[in-house]
Amino acid sequence: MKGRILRDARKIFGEYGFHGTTTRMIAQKVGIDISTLYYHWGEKGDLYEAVVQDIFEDLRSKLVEIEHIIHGKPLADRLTIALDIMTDYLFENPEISNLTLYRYFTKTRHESVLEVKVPETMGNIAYSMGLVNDKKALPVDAKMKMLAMMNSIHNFISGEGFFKVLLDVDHEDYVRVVKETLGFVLIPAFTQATKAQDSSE
Amino acid sequence: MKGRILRDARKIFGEYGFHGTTTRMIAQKVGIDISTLYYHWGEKGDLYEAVVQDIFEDLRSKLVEIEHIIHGKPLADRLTIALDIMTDYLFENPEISNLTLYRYFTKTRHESVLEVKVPETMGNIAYSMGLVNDKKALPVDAKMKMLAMMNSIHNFISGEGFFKVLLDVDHEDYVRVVKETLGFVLIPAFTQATKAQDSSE
DNA sequence: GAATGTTTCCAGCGCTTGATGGAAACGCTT
DNA sequence: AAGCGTTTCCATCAAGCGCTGGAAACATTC
Repeated sequence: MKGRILRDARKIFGEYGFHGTTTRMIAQKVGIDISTLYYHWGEKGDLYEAVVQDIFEDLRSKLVEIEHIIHGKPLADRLTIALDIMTDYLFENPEISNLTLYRYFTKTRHESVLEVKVPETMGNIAYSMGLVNDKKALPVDAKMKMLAMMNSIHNFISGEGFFKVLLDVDHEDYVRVVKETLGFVLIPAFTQATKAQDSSE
Repeated sequence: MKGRILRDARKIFGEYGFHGTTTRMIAQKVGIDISTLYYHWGEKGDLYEAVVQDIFEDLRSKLVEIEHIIHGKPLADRLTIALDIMTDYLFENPEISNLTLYRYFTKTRHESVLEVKVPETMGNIAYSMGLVNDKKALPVDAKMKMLAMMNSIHNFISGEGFFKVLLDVDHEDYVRVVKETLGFVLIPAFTQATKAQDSSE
């Protein structure tokens, strides 16, 4: 039950944000009494934090999974495949993108645990993309490139409803142009950078 | 007074979002009685919509201004200058980025006026970036590239508080790496695409 | 069958929210 | 001085919020 609440809370928080979500909405979605919700999770803020933690873990393990798949392939292929898998995954779980972006402007609370793991995860992707040789000591500019990459995807996922009417396309077409656009923007940047790096060595 | 309310409401909405903002917070920020606020603007939702409209107009006129400045210059320069000016502008007015991103997942209301003007504005930038020859008939993929560009900037503006601690840099350094990263990601994509287009003609 | 943990139902608490009302005062023009 | 638009103060409203309490029913385990 505790897990069921977490799963549904994630959807609701992802759709309406922290302030836009009420504990009653979550209880209704799960189909339980509000008392049951408080019995398991206590404060609304604690549940929210658990949700954030949860989506981060999912995202993290997905990145590890992708890293295994693309291992050893040429850079351009690694990027294309990674973008493809990640985009599909986030389209299936848009709350992840929503909540990630929400966290950018929502007033921060304590959130101590995350700050440690984020750099580590970023280090793994950066290494996988051939940006750095050392997974541990990640320079600022490499981190920024990782962020730019992830954010580009998140935006198109979270903005689907908004952009679809703007572009006048259906879901299927939207997914396609998102992938094309991400490829268009991201692949040249990273391949070109590596080429320049190679020729200088 | 009506304008003063709009200006302050913009800041508050930009910082806390629609649900996180209360009419009393706005009144306090302006330094007026809550009755005065309702005297001028009526419903909270109407004020919010006026704010959205307002930031869109600002963004629009800024884009026109940039277009004039970069007119006639080589593509790579156009991009660099445009990114530089736009980034500075948004760092000074982060509510614009915040509210723009907020609109991506916040449940849509009517908002009829915007949908007409957005494509037009995008058409101008796309033309300015050499992506299309006709400002009017803008293909979907060109729109997507414009969105990818704008969103990349907005993210780094809205996420400043979050990313700064992650990267452990101060504001000045952050602004610098943001510009570097945007240049790194966006310039190769657009210059390379144009080169390919030129050689095929 | 006693004990324990879980869930429901319901009632309610204190507080904040968006929004309205009226009376009075202010500044400004005519 | 009268009129008008604006602003303040204060009181208030219904509704919703996060959250708690107790009593009873259920299932599981020992």
